[in-house]
Amino acid sequence: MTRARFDTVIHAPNRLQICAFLSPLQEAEFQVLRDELHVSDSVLSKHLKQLEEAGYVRFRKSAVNGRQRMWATLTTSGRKAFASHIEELQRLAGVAAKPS
Amino acid sequence: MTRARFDTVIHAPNRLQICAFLSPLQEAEFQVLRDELHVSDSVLSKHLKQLEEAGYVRFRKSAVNGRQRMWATLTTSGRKAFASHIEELQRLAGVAAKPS
DNA sequence: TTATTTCTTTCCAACTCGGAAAGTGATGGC
DNA sequence: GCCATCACTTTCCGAGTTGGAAAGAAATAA
Repeated sequence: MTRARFDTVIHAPNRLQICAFLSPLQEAEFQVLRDELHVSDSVLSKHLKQLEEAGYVRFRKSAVNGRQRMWATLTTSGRKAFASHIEELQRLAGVAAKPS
Repeated sequence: MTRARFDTVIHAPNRLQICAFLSPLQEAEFQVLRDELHVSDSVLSKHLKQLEEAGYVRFRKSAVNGRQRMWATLTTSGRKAFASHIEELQRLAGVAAKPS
């Protein structure tokens, strides 16, 4: 077994879920994400900030009915990092398909 | 997306690796595990203790050349918990095969 | 102008982590 | 028998992470 190389930014349960949730989507709204994860505004905000600082997430802000809203998107780099992390987990789990 | 239900005992990187390493084996020696994970004796000991307290790991102790040695095994419950955790991760990753 | 919405930042208490050091128990060597 | 050594285990401690509440900030509604 090669030593696991986890991306700690992604491995944290809440951030892993954020990435998993964003991964099949173009973008997701802050509040949707917050309700999905069952966390407070502050917690989601802080996790998104960490993901942004890692270059994994990017935001779009605009108004809906005069109210400011925010959407998060996984960047290309974020998608790659998430995919690698998942691959690493699958490798660990012995699930990775062996090339024939 | 259903809310993820991670087993925090297993999710921690080092313990995830311990489970992954033990999973295909009958048992593994303390020192082998320690070198595999690149952690100190104390760290491995503490992680194994947590896994034992969760009922996921069991030990066998006996002597080799008059020296006491220890082997760790994943219990049935531990194998189940590890498998569930991996399934949960795969589900999150959207990798799980959909039953036809 | 004040209230409200939608995040963001600060504050704080709880928890986890890892390694070093000290401790324990069982030999091995002399 | 006695001290050293091995194989862990436990304690200690500093560092880092987490989450929620509370306080802020910025924009718009009323």
